[in-house]
Amino acid sequence: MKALPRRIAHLDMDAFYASVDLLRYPELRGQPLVIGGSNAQQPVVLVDGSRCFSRLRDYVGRGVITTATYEARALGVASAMGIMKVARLAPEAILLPVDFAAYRHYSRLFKAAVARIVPAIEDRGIDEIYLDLSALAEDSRSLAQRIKEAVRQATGLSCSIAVAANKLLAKIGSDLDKPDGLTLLAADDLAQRIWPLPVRKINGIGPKASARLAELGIHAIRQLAHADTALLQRHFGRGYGVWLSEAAHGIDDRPLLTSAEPKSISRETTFERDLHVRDDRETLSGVLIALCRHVAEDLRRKSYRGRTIGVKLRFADFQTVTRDLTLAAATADAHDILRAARECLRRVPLERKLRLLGVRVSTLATRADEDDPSEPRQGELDLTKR
DNA sequence: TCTGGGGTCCTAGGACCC
DNA sequence: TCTGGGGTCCTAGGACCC
Repeated sequence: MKALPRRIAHLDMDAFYASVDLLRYPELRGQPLVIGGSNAQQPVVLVDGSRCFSRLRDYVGRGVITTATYEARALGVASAMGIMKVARLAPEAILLPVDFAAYRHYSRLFKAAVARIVPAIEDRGIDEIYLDLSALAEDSRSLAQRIKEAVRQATGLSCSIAVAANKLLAKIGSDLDKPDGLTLLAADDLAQRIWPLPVRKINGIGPKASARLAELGIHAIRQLAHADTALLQRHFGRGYGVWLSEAAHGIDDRPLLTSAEPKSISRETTFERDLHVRDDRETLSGVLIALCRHVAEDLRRKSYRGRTIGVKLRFADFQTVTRDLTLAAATADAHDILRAARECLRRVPLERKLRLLGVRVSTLATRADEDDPSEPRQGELDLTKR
């Protein structure tokens, strides 16, 4: 029996953070709105009950924006843009701080609504999911419409959906008709609808790879599809070279990952101003302790322990270094984590100013793993050798 | 573009073991 | 001793994603 082609959908919420905030502040609808910035201010409620919002032009501080409404994007604003630059592009835009509790709430709502229609879901973060529609009889268009309607009913928010033969194409597709899009991609749409797009639209080709492809004269996916695989392999390595070629031809056999254990849990912070161990020892020490405590809390809340403790440092020039240390036994204790983190820090020369400090715990185990006698015993490693 | 915070995956070298 | 191969673990860095 010949296997039927898969039907994979990608669902992407439209300007998710900003749209959630608009539910709370409907008077901002239609205005350019930007979310982000560590120093962003909540609106002030005036005596008559009306709200006064801060404008981007008044913002001072570090950071990037996380989302912008389509009105703000029309002014050239994009996600992950430095906030001071955004303030220059759109000084009159409204700025709101991020409200993760609200986004998580709406994230759960929309995912639960979709799950009632399609059980096979891969979570891709707070505002994205993949769906496997293969086992369902209903045709793709009416299914996608029904899912969009369910999301709207549950949250009041719109999303964009594409259905294609695999995750790669569905992901590209959901961006073709934003916002409130519904895109169906058939096998013979590749040359017409995918090949004209820039290579950067492929999930997995980032700023570095697209810049290096551009140096080879490769800009559109069509050119990538026609490029010699051997040439791609010479420039990008064996594995990535083949992957680039296959991606350009719309080939992607990755299954949906409907459940996944975390690999690491971390906390990091960028300072208001760059700090130097020499002058700001107390502050840095306080930050390190707080980060370790937060990581320990996160581990406990999620019932994990970890054996590998790592630190991350970013210097003022943005150079980033990491150091890590694997312990004999997994821990979720803040003191253990702090001791190991200090050990790691001793291996980094600290002559320059720092802009970021982070703590990460990996090689995770759950309580169940540790109680399982079939797991290899730990504790044989000799720490004193390191 | 002066660039957050949470992650994942990949590569590569050295240690160590059989 | 001039010379193996393979497997796994540890560490560091980097690209990428949401």
